Amino acid sequence: MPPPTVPFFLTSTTLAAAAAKPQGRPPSPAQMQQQPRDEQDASREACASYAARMRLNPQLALRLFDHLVRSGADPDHVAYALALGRCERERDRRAAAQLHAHAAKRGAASHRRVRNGLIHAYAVSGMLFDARKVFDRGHEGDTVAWNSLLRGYAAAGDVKALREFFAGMQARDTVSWNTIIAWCVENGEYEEAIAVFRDMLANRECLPDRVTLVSVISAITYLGALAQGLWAHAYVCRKGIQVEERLSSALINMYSKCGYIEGAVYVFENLGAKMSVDTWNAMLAGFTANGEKALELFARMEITGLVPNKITFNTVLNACSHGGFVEEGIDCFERMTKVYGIEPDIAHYGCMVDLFCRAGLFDKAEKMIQMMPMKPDAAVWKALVGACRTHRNFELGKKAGHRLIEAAPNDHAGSIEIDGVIHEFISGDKSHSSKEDIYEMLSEMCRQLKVAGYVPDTSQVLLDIDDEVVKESSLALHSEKLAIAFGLISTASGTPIRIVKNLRVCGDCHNAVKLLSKIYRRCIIVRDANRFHHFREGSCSCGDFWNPLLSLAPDGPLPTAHPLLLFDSKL
DNA sequence: CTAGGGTTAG
Repeated sequence: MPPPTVPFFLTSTTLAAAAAKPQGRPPSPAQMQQQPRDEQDASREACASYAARMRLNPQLALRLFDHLVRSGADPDHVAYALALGRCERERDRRAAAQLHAHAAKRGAASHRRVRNGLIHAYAVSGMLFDARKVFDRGHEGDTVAWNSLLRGYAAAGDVKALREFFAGMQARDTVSWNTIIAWCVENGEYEEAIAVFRDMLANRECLPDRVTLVSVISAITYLGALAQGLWAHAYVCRKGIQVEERLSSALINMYSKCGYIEGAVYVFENLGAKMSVDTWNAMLAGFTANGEKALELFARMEITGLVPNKITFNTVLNACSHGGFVEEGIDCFERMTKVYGIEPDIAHYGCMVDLFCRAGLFDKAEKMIQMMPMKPDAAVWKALVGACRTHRNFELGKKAGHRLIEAAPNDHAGSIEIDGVIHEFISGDKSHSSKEDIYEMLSEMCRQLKVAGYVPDTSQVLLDIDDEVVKESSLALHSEKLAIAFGLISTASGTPIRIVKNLRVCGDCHNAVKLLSKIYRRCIIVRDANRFHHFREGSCSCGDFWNPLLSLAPDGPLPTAHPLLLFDSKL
């Protein structure tokens, strides 16, 4: 550890000097000439060697910059840029201002890279005014400067200002468009992200690149819009866009979350040498969510010699708890710490608690909670509450429930907005275009279900509906049934039906869809808020293990605000 | 070394 000297840019003397002499006077070319040759060479050498160290150790960039200054060398633009990059990532406005003052004194602040580094560092750390000031001192045609400032408006979250700035930009390139699209995705405006992408394609002032596609595919993933995802993938192939690690992860994730695991596997298996821990992680997550054999895939990963990371184990442990593999889960947890030296974080402990809970091993779960070195978070209590319901352990469930409310009072907030790409179904919706046909199909479906011995389970309708008949008919109109009816009449027989919901499937629908998959011999894939359900020949890939309410008697304790289907979408 | 990005999940 280097001695704890105070970096020059944090000392009050530097501050005072900077305040007194904000602009400084840059050394004239003549003065620069006067400097002895070998001294300049030494300075250049020092800069190069420090730059290398700063690149290697970006988190020490500021300290290294300080050392460089103390060694008597004159920092070059690379050193400034590296140090400012650190300020930008850390949102360190104080150090950015110090570096600014320092650069101004030495006449380096007018260097293009230093200036852009300053704009960026200021812009993302909420100092748009200062960023603007640097920007206004000569930026002619510098797209990096424009984009840095644009990024600042995005970070500030003022949509109107962002839009205006974007519209008024002198030079807009791929990065500018990417910045806007990324902002949309980050802020949950997925439809908007795709709309901007459409504008970009129509506008033709620049071409989408791999970064554009990562953002766009990510938006598509959130929307569960497989058709658009397939298009995006085709676009990548068509335009010869390089499928590097992040893009392949995005594609694998997209296919997985759209329930088209075959597509994800296709991308994964065709990566060749470009496989990385991250692509494996994406594939493992896809297997987990789609009820595939994630543990076997993990075994394959270990054989390749790639070193799994925190995320890998989080995913694998999830696969264990979800599949009920208690022994394997314990084994993975051990291997993670002992073989790979990974310190378990709260999420890992959460997975273990979930693993034990689902298996009904409550004392082990409790022991795990006591063992963990950090405070249990909402996820832990949620796992416990859920399992207590399934296993009818009311006493512990009550305790855990209280802790959950303590940890996350607003847990039930949010209803993700998913807009249908093709069709939208809202529970009880009668406004659909071909509604006559759909409702006819629906009643036919109900008849078939009755023949197959289906009895509506009204225990999960939590609104205060007294009348059994009303309850039953409200269940019959749940949006996935509407969507399936539509799917059955509008697609060729044998075509898999894909449904995206933004809420959990209710137990009644889950039962009904299982039967429907058998009656109509269709593979029905439903994505709910949490995971995928692949219904085939009367059973589901989730193994009926997703909904703690399923095994609850009608007179059991009411869970806190179970969401009723309100808003779903498409096929 | 200055602008834009993916993988956990109850």
